[in-house]
Amino acid sequence: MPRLTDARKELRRTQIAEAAVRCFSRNGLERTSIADITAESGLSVGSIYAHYRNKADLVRAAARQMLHQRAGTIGEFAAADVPPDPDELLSRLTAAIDPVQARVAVQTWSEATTDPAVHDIVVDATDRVRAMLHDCITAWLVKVEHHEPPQAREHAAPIAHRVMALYQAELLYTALRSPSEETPS
Amino acid sequence: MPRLTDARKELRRTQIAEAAVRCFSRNGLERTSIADITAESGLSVGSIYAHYRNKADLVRAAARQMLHQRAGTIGEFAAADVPPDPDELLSRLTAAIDPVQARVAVQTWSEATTDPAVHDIVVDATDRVRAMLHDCITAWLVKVEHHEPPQAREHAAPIAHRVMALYQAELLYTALRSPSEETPS
DNA sequence: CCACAAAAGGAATCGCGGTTCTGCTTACGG
DNA sequence: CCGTAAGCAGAACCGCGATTCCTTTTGTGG
Repeated sequence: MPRLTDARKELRRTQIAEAAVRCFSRNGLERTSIADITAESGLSVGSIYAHYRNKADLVRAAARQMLHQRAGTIGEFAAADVPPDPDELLSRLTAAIDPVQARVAVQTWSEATTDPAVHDIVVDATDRVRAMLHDCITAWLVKVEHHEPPQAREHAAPIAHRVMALYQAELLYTALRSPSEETPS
Repeated sequence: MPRLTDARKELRRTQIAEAAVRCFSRNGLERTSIADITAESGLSVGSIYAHYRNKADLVRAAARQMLHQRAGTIGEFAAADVPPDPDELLSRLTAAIDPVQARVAVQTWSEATTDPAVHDIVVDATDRVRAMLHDCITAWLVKVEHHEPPQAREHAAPIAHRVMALYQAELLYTALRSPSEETPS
């Protein structure tokens, strides 16, 4: 079969990446073997290596996938037509945290400490989310608090920073709170 | 030599644990081999296994060591005779962050996601630090803001929670900011 | 000081896990 | 419809790294 159609190929890639994320969430990045991922995804070793150069590559893809997904759900909140105040924004973000994603997020931070590629992925995603929060809070200042747009953006920056920090701490708490959900062997 | 004197034995243990922390900071928990730690500590494989049952045991010890050390420096700030206001407290804490410790701290969070033993160590240390902040902020409310002690403790709780969260976020940023400082081969 | 058990050194072991290789299968382009 | 090259399965390989074992050294209690 001369090359899968691009859509189908992408489908397989995300199928693998999603399985990887589930495995990572259970056992951590380094303790999940390729074999674990084959079991979780229902595919085989060869198949995985047909789609990803190596494990590091797959880890990066999984990180990107999970961050992208999170950015998506955050984007929905941030783009609300009536911008919520910062406290409300934060509690909505907090409520939307998924334990599986939270665990992998924390593992990803750790990996970023060591692996430059993952580092860039994490920093980039973080900046992107912070920018969304910044926009959202600016909109709130303008529409609800009736600030003037130019100053509003300035005022919003430190608030966005704070909300981001508190959100990340909440991610950490979720990751630590949720039961480790051991492999059912 | 019938058993080292307890003090000497403890010295060796911390010598190893400190070397381990440095290695972890550079390469992450799973990517540092026992060989790396022997090189860093100047001791040999056999020696390490004489002091720690296995690698997991050493990881736990290193985590404890690093958390204990951090709790120590935080304790100094928190126990100041003139309690600083929360913002000041936070910026002092932030200023005292050591990049090496920050990286290992984040790695420890990740490990806690998976390893119940490390989980307990992390949660315990976190609670301990939060309690110190709680005390410090309560003192500030009482001495500087002239609250009544009983309500002060209640008021202090959410503030302590917030300061803790912002501190942890700052730890994360430091861990991500500092250059990965590769092994000089 | 001595004797001896414990600690340090380091080579050898052993299994696990990432990667590769070899055929079968199958989906796409014509 | 069909040929074919890509996808897929899974066995085999290979190296790395944790742990063990045995020898040598050394600190300590008597």
